[in-house]
Amino acid sequence: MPSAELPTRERILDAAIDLFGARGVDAVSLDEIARDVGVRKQTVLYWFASKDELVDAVLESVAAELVVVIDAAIRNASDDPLERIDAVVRAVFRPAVRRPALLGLLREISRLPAAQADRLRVRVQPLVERATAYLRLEMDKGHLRRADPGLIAALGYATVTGIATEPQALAAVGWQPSAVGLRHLRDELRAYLRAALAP
Amino acid sequence: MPSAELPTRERILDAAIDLFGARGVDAVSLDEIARDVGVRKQTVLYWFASKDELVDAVLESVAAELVVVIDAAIRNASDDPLERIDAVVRAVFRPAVRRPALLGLLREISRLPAAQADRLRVRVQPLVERATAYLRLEMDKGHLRRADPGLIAALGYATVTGIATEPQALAAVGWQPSAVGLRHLRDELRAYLRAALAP
DNA sequence: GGACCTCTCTACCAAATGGTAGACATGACG
DNA sequence: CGTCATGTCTACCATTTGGTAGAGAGGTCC
Repeated sequence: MPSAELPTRERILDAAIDLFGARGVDAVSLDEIARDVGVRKQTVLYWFASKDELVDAVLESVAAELVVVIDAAIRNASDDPLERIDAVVRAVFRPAVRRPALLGLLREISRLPAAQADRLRVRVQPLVERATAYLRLEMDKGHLRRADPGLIAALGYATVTGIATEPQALAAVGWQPSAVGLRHLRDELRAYLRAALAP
Repeated sequence: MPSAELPTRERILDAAIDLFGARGVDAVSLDEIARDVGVRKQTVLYWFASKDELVDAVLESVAAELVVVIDAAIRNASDDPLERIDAVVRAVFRPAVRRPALLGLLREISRLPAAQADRLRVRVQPLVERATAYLRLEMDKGHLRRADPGLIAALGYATVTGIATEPQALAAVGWQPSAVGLRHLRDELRAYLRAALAP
């Protein structure tokens, strides 16, 4: 195989992210992933000993990517909490648009066996705790609307992943996934979150 | 069979709503639904000629229930748009809590074949259009924050269905599904939406 | 009583699924 | 050259899946 391409393992992982994210883990067979990559199912099973292991690797990879992106956005943002939240939204929006399946995969968690879901939760927990503590701090300072910081984090998460993974809802209100449509959506999402969080 | 119970068809539909909503259409087999109902798979296939037909019936049933609930809430609410939105949230929250799978099923739409998704979209379209028109009107009157009414409808929908179908996200911030926890969540959700929509 | 209808069942089936066993090619290394 | 490791393949396999065919139990109507 051409050595300039990604190694087989990465290509399998990539295909699996897209397919699992778009249609769900159970709905996608190893054969389909293999076909997508241009390889046989047994090659998939060579790199990932079982479907479960592949799912684990996919979740791990997605979590890692998102954690990196969010971390960077937070570090580079200004001190104003609304600006900072803005930065996170923009940061998450970009990869999510490039790869619609990314956030879809996060949503998959709730229908995974508890063991796998837990492993991922542990992975993301530090991020959640930092966010919650940060929200509480800024609420205390009066920079954000006073509310339950944990639930605000969950609600913000639900809003962003929800809107990014519900193309049907957007289609129902006549939205189109063009470049200008995307910018418009991003700006409306930011305004919505700002309003929801501002004091 | 005891005639006091629900007829078999209804019991199949009920079980299918719960299972499809919780784990996804593809992940649930007819055998599993049948076992849940206490009947053989062939009995399921007697009432619904194919799995597709069962999925259609399930979606139709859920859409009908939600449309009725939302309609009633709107009719009985006061004129203030924020109150009215409150009423809809409360109205949707109740059945959603009683049956966590209800909103999960709505989320399933995005991973269904286009034909089925479209059929459901047509069913819900009038509701969406009424909501959008209503939001625009109240924005014009200055009763709501000025924004794109369609996207606001989609964002509100994403927030509500998102938070109701992401138990993992709620668990990650330490939330517990007790009665008091539910009331707390509902109130925080209402405050969040109010803030996001108020002028 | 017999014809018919309704409902659930047993008995199958072909296709797809996740997974095992092992052959075969290629190249690195002693 | 021979040996070993790596990576992909063909050949199977047991199980599960959605679905068909048709038997039989029970009630209703003439």
